[in-house]
Amino acid sequence: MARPKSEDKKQALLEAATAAFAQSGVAASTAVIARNAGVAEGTLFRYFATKDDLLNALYLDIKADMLQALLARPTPDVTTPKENTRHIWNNYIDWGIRNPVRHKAIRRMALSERITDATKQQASDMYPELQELCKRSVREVFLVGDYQPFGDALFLALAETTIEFARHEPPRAQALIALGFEAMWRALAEEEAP
Amino acid sequence: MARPKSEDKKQALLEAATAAFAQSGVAASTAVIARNAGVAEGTLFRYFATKDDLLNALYLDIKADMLQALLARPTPDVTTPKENTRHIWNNYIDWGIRNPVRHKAIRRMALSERITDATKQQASDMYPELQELCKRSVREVFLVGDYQPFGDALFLALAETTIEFARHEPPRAQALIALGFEAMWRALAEEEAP
Amino acid sequence: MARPKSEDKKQALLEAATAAFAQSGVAASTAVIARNAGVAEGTLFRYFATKDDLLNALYLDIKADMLQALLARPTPDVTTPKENTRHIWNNYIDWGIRNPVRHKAIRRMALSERITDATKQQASDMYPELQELCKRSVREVFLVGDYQPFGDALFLALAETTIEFARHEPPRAQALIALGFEAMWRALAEEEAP
Amino acid sequence: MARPKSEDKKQALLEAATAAFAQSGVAASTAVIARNAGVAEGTLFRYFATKDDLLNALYLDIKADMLQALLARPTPDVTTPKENTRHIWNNYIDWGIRNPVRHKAIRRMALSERITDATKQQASDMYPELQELCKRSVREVFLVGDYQPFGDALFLALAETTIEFARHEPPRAQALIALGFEAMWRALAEEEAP
DNA sequence: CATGAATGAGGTTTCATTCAT
DNA sequence: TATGAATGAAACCTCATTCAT
Repeated sequence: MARPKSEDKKQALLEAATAAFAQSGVAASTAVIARNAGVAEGTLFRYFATKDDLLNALYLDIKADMLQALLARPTPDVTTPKENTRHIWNNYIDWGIRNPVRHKAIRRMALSERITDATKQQASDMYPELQELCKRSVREVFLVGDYQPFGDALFLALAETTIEFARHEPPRAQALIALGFEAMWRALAEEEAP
Repeated sequence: MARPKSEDKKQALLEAATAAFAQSGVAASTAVIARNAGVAEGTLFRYFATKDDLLNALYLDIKADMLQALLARPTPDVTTPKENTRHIWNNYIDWGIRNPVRHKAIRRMALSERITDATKQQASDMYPELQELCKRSVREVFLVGDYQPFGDALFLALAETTIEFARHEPPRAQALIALGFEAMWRALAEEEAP
Repeated sequence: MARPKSEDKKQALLEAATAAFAQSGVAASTAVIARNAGVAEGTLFRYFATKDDLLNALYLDIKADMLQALLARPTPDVTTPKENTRHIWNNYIDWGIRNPVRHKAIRRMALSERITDATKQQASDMYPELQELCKRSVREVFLVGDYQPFGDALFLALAETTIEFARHEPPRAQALIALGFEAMWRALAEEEAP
Repeated sequence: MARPKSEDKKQALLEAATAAFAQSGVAASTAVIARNAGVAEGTLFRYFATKDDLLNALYLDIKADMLQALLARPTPDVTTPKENTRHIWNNYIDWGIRNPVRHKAIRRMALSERITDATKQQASDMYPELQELCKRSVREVFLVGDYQPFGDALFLALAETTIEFARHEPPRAQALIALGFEAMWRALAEEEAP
């Protein structure tokens, strides 16, 4: 049955694309991506019919990796909701810091009008557990009246910013992460009982 | 220091570029920008030596407009620090909502690897007054140890997110603005005395 | 002289190529042809070393089919030379109408600079009988001085045109066929005795 | 007002395209056309937005040239309808013989599914005089019942074939032209009064 | 100074053909 | 023998920039 389509090459292409998009934005050329993946330019199009297909596939690939990182390192023996949430926060920030290229790539892709709504929907559908996990400790107001997406977006905005800063200043990373978490917690989380 | 010929043309170019970048991202072509500005293709390059120059000039132009809007509508008779800050917050969000094209354009430009660090620095240097204005009501922790830029960034991140949501849902805009403000205030502002 | 493996596959390839060339011209890709034939991309090249080989083989295949159709439905008890010729004419036009895809395909191939002269010669050599059949009723002038190929070409030109029109206007097909025949007969056939 | 768009370059492009299409069919590449026209590849696209535009413009250009040739050499003192028609026939064939490249190019273009119906309509609209001119001497049957387009097509089919043969055999060209004309006249023209 | 024609490198994508399986 | 993954040379087209007018 001839050569099977190599999963290695697909991975190489996704990785080369990640690096290229992180460095040059989504304008990075398919020629460069293919070259850095070590395959011919035509080969790229056997794995991804168009550049947009590559873009969307990579978006999902990175999202999946990120979410898996979020949930993989399991929450330790549950303590308080706050510590629970801190654990997730830390996982998220850690992923961003340890995968700076992926993080940069996905930020650029997300803003690029070429990620389809369907793709974004798919990405959202990937983490029902996560939303459940967070929901428990979130301020009442963000749980009603369809304000939840707004709360999510604020969470992400704070997290992204924290990643950005922590990555640029490794020595202070831990302090920034903690500071960011406290800000987020005050902003979004349930008021603690007096 | 009057420019050689026509300040009008320069403005027309900046506005056409704003619309083009908002709609198509920074990939919008100089030919389209020139056409929409009502000038010849070559003329653009008499006002901005390269496309990157145009990009950076426009970035500063929009930032300046935004900050001027922030401060132009003067704080009413000072009341509490919180109300003071809310006034600034509202001004900012309002600018975003009333200038959706500019807001979209600058967001796209900001992510585009072609705005130089020097330009970003210049933009930061433009609002010393603003920082002064805010500083008074900000949580102690963001005032020491060089954590102020981090606090600023968190503020902006929350504001951007709020603009985004308020623009997409006009009927709920006021509620979102208020909700965003409270989140920001809890996240960043001085603890209220018990 | 049986071909190595499958005569079926060869036929499937020829048919898929016919459809593809009829629809998209000779630019139709070998990949599409192979897919529609139900074989792998590479398999095509085991039956036809190059795309041009496929093109030339198909040309001859269709020509042969056409000529066989011409002669297969035998002339009824010979009557007059004119009715005799009308029978052939009708057979030819009928073939064109009942095999619109083949007819369209071969017209496109014929004009395509990639059918070699050798192939065209082979095609001509296929119908000596036909020429004999027609010769009897053809105007003297086209029988001498090597003007016969010219006469044949005029015949074909009129027939092709008639097919084209008859196919596009089924309701009037019979009228067009008769009209075309009379024009051809006047143009090329023996003067009727006064 | 800057450089005006050079009519020379446009002509050079049209001529290079004519030669290329005549030689290699409509698949001839824009790169080759531009090179042979002595301009950069990008320049071609300032004169013709797409390759299809070039194709359609060239089609009309050649048709116009052909029709102008048909009518330019004016009919001599009118004699009989038959001599009148012979004059037009001769002009047409002559044009084909003296412009073999254009003739070959337009034949290939005409079959190429990329000449739009609108273009073909425009071409038809160019010669109302011609149709009038011919109509007078045409067999009754082709004037009624919408059979005129069929008559036109038969005329063209015979003329094309005659050009083809006359071009390949210059010594016999005159004889072939005359022979073709007589065939066409018998096929399509009014019966002569006894 | 303003114009817009000219440029050619570079973008994405297609495709006939080869060859490891 | 049949397969289809791999290839890289084109194909068409875009675009920032230059420069003759």
